[in-house]
Amino acid sequence: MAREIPDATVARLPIYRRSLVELASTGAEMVSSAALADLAGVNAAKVRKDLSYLGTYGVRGVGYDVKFLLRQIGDALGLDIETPVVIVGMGNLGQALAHYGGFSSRGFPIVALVDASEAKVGQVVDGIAISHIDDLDTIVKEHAIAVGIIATPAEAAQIVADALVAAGVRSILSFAPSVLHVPETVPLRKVDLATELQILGYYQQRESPAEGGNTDKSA
Amino acid sequence: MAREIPDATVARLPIYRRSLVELASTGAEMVSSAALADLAGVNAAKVRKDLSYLGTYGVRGVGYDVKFLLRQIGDALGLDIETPVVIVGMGNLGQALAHYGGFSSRGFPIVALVDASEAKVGQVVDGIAISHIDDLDTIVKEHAIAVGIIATPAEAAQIVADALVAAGVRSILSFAPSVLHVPETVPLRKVDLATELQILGYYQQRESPAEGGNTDKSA
DNA sequence: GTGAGCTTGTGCGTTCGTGCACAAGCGGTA
DNA sequence: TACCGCTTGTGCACGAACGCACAAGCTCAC
Repeated sequence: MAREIPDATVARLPIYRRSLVELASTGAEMVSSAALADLAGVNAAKVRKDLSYLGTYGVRGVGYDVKFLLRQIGDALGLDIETPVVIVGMGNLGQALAHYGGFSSRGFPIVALVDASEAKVGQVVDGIAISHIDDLDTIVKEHAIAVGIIATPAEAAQIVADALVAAGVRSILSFAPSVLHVPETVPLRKVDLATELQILGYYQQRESPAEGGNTDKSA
Repeated sequence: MAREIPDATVARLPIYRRSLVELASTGAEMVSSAALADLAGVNAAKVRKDLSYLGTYGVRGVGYDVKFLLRQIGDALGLDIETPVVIVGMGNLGQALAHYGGFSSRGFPIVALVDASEAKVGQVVDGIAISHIDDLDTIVKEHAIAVGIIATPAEAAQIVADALVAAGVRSILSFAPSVLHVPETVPLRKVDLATELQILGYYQQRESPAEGGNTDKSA
């Protein structure tokens, strides 16, 4: 499994991938680090260093093979196989996420929806019937679900996280505005919409030339 | 306007704020850096250093005044006044964001919704009628809108960003999976849901003890 | 007034990320 | 074969972030 890839690099790989997919669709076969850097909105040296962590696949004087690079990045990110996802919490956000096509098309099919409200159980969203949270364990095992998305209110988030971990989910993406504690072995990422706006508020107030001080989760 | 606050600190201020609001609701008047660190899921020394950028308001041997600290953080983030927001793109995500109450309740009321589809214009979502993108300029000026949220497909994102900047929006939050170019004076933050999942994929595959590498661990 | 016990504020060493700059290396041309 | 132009891979130096560890300073008890 190659060497360790730095966190900052891992966060950029999906962006390179997106750019490469676009490039591939235009028929391009090779790409230079400078061209890719331009597409991804980063520094060319950074691109080269990032890609070097995947192993060395560029050809000096020529560039990188687009398709080969795509496969390499896909492998590093574990996109060679589909990763089934469950969404917990079918409020506005949860329903929107369920409808959002960007997950399935990128290898993360949503295979189950869960909520705690009896009223919602049984309703069909985007072709999937909502199940009750009490059945979470069975559902996760049945579909071999690897990723749990938490779209519940903050109060329920920790309980849901614990349930997901107990059921055997391997990583968690949380939209709940709260601190979550999970075992070290379960990667956790958080997206808090209100927090993002507040951060913008600071830079806006300053009218500073900053980039928003982003974690640079995407681009 | 105090001193410069480091990016990493700015990103944590909203989390401290969230913890303090919770604390205040329990009636607590003072809080130590250790207690706050615990609530926010970070190191105590980091909390103290972060807060020191706001100016020094802690009392040795005692701690920090909860209410005062809340006001200081609010000031730093520019939350003393309401910041009107417009959402561009009324697809699934846009509609979910429009319904999401977390914005208004934290000082970012959604005052306008915009879409390019004639079919959607006029529809009412969460009490607000959808306007046409061509009227963006007027709308932004009329409501003195400061923040634009982009929830359109990737292809439209850059055009929308340009339009928002031209209309006078001061900062942008984008959910579109694409690279955006805006003037240095306009803070921009990006959230890409598929990217988040792909990053999780890397760490999951590794089953490393890392925490998803980014923004910070538990929060 | 004096001492004990906390808690803050910060200096400092360490680690991580960034990007410049250049040598190494490949392909094409004569 | 020899040379030229282009692009990769990386050494290096700089800066940001982190967290330990400790001195400074406040409150309370007696």
